[in-house]
Amino acid sequence: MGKQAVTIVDVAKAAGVSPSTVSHALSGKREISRPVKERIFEKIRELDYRPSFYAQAMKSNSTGMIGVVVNECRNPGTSLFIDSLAAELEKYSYKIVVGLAGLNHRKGAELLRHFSAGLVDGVFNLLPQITPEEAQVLCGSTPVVTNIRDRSIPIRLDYDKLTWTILHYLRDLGHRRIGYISSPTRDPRRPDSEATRQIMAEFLQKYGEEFDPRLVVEGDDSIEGGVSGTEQIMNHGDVTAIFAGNDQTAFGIYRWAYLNGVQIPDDLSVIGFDDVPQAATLIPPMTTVRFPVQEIVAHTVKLLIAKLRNETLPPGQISLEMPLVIRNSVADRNPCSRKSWNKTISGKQISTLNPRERTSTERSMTCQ
Amino acid sequence: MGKQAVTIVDVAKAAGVSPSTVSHALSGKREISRPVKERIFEKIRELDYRPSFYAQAMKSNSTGMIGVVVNECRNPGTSLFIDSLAAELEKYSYKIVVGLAGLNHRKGAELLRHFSAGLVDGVFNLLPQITPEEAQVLCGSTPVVTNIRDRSIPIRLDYDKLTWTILHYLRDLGHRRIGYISSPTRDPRRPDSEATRQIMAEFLQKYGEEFDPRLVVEGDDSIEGGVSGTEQIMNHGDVTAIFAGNDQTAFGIYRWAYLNGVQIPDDLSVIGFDDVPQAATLIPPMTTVRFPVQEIVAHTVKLLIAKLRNETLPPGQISLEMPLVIRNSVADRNPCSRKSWNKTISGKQISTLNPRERTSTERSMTCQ
DNA sequence: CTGCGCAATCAAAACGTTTTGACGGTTGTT
DNA sequence: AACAACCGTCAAAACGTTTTGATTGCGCAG
Repeated sequence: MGKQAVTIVDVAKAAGVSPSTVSHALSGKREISRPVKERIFEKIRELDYRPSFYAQAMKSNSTGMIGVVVNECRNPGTSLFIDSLAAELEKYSYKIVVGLAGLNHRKGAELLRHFSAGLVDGVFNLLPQITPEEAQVLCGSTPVVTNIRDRSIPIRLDYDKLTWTILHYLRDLGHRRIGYISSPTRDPRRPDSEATRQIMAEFLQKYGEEFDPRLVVEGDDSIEGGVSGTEQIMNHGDVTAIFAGNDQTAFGIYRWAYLNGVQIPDDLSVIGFDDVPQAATLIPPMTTVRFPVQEIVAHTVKLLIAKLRNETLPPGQISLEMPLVIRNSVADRNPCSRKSWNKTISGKQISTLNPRERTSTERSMTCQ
Repeated sequence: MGKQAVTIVDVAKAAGVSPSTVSHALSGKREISRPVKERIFEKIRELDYRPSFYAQAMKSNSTGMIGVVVNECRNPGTSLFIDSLAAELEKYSYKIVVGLAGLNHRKGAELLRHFSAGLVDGVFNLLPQITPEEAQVLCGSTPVVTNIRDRSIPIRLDYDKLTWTILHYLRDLGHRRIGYISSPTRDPRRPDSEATRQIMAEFLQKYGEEFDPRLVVEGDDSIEGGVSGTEQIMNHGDVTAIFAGNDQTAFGIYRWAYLNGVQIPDDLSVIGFDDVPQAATLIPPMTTVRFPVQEIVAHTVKLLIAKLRNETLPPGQISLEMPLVIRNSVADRNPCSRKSWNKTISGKQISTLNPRERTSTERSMTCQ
C-alpha cells in the first residue's frame, strides 16, 4: 500500500550525507567521523527512522527468524515447548515465528511452504501429522527439523522402554487392564497407537495374558479428546489405569472421572506425559512422565543452527531419559501393600514444583 | 548469506520468457496465452520455485502478518488468546507472528519496535506492563492495539463491577477476609492491584469494616507466583477466600493449598479468571470468571483491520459481560445455608466443558 | 494497401537496503 | 619534495519482486 514512512535516503538527505554513509554509521562496518556520525544519529532519532526489515532481509537473504509450526498453542505441552524454544534461540539472537495449523493437515503443509519461502531461516515442525520427510520436501532448501522423530537429531528417546517401564510400574501396583490414549499421528513408519499396542501385547504375552486392542485409542491432544477417549476405554470394563500421550489428554481423564463420580486414584489411576506445571496443581497431583524439553530444545536448536551455518555436528547421539515423576494419581491395588514405588517416593516428589529439584529421585525410576 | 535458490528470473529463462511475464502468469493481473502459461507453470513446478517472501513484501510494503507480543506462551489464558487470534485473523488471511517477551519490560519494548519495522502490518500488544500509549510510540506508524485497555477498542469491560460482583458473591457466602493476587502492571493510570485495593476498600466501607491492604498482592501470572502470593496473603490470618487475576495464578492457590494440607473449598475458597479449559479439570472444579476471548478477539481484530485499511469503524461501544462460572471451589460458610448461589447452580455448571453451552446460566450471575 | 485496435509480451524502473570499488584529502615517511 | 598509506565519504550495483508504459505482431475495417 503506502510507502515506508522514512527511509535511509531521507535520513541521508537530512544529514547531508549519502545513504551509504548512514548505513555504515549504523552497521559500524566502516569508520565514520565523529561529527558526521552524531549528525546522522540525531536525524535518525529526530525522524524516528527504522531500517526496513524487509530490505535488510532481502539483501542478506536471511531474516534472523525461525518458524515453528504447531497444532495449537493451548496445549500446555506445546506452549512450554514454544517458550523453551524462544529462550534457547534467543541465545543465537534468533526470533521465532509461530504458525498455528489447527488439527488440519493441509493447513500445516501450507504453513511450512509459506514459512520456507524466505520468511524464516529455519523451521521447527512440531506437527505429529507431518513426517520429517514430508516436512523436508515442503520446506525445500530451508533447513527443517521435525519434532524429535527426526533422525538427524542427535538425541535418542526410548519411547518403547518408557512404555515398558510404565506398564511394569502399573502391573507392580496390581493393575491388570490398562488403557492408553495416544496423540494423533500420520507417520506411517511409527503410528503412535500402533506401536504402543504392539508393546502392550508383548508385555502381556510375558505373563501369558491376552491383550485387548480396544484399550488403546487415539486422542487429539485435547482435554475433550481425553474425556471421550476415557469414555471409550471405560466401556470395555475393569480398566483400573489409563496413561496418556500427553498431560492435556490426561487432564481429560481427570475430567471424565469427576463427571462420572470416579475417584482418582482409588477407582482409576492416571499417568500423563509431559509434566507441565499444571500437572502438579491437580488434586491429587498427577503422576506423569517428565519430557526433557529443555535438553531436547537445546540440542535440537544446536542442530538447526549447524544446518543454518552449513556446519556439520560432531557425530554421536546422546540418550535422554524420560523419568516417571511419581505423584499421587496411581493407586496401589495390591491387597497387602508390599514395597510400593508409589508410597516410598511420592512424599518427596510432591513437595516440589520445579522439575530441576527432582532429578535425583526421578532417575532411579527409569532404570528398567 | 547464500543466494535464494531459484528466482523468477531462472523460471523466466527456463521458460524462454521475461520475468514480468512469469509474474503476470502468477498473479493473473494480465492475460497470458494458454501455451505460455502452461510452459511457465511447468517450469515452476520443475524448479520448485517459490516467490521470495521478502521481495514481495518489499514491493507491496505489507507482509500479511500480524505480530502479537506476549509475556509467555505457557500461561493457558495467553495461549488461548493466541489460538483465538490466529483463527480470527485467518478469516482476513493474515498470519500471526508471536513474540515472547518473558517478564522483561525492555525485551517487550524491543520486540514491539522490531515488529513494527515492517516485519508485520499490525501489532497486538498483550503485555500488561506496556501501556497503550507506550506501545503506540514504540510501534511508530504501525497500527497497534493493546490488549483490552486500549481506549480505541469498541468494547467496554467493566472490571470494577466484576470485582464488586465477586466481593458480593463471596460475602454473601459468609467470607469476610478476602485476598486478591493481581497481574503485573506498570500502567500508571490503572495499576491493577491498586484499583482492586480501592474497590475492596469501598466495598468494605459499606459494611463499616476496615480494609487490610496486605491482602492484595501482585503476582506474575505464573503458578509459582500464585503459590507465593497465597503464602503471603495467608500469613495475615483468617483469610477464607482468594481470587486471582488469572487462572494460572489460581492454579498456584490450589498448589499452595495442597502443599499445606489446606482443603479447597472447605478451608479456602478460590476464584480464578479466564476460564481456561484446565479450570474445569481441577478437583474441585474451579469457580472462575469467563473472559470472553472469542468476542474480544473478534472485535479487536475488526478494529485492527479497519486501522490497516485506513477505514474508520462505526462508532459505538458494545458492553461485554464477564460472567462468574460457578463450579465448586467456593464454600458456603454461612451457618445455616440460606439461598446460596453456589449450591443452586453448580450442579449444572460443572457438567459441561464447553463454555458455549453455559451461557444462559452465566448471564444471570452477572446482574449485579 | 494503409492504418487501427487489440492481445500478448517485454524492458525498465522502483521498492530500501548493503556492499564494494573509487576518489579526494590529509598525514607520515624518506 | 615526492610518494605511500590511510581515512572518510560517495556513487553505483545488487538483492527478487511488481508495475507500468512501450513494443511487437496480428486480424480487420476503411
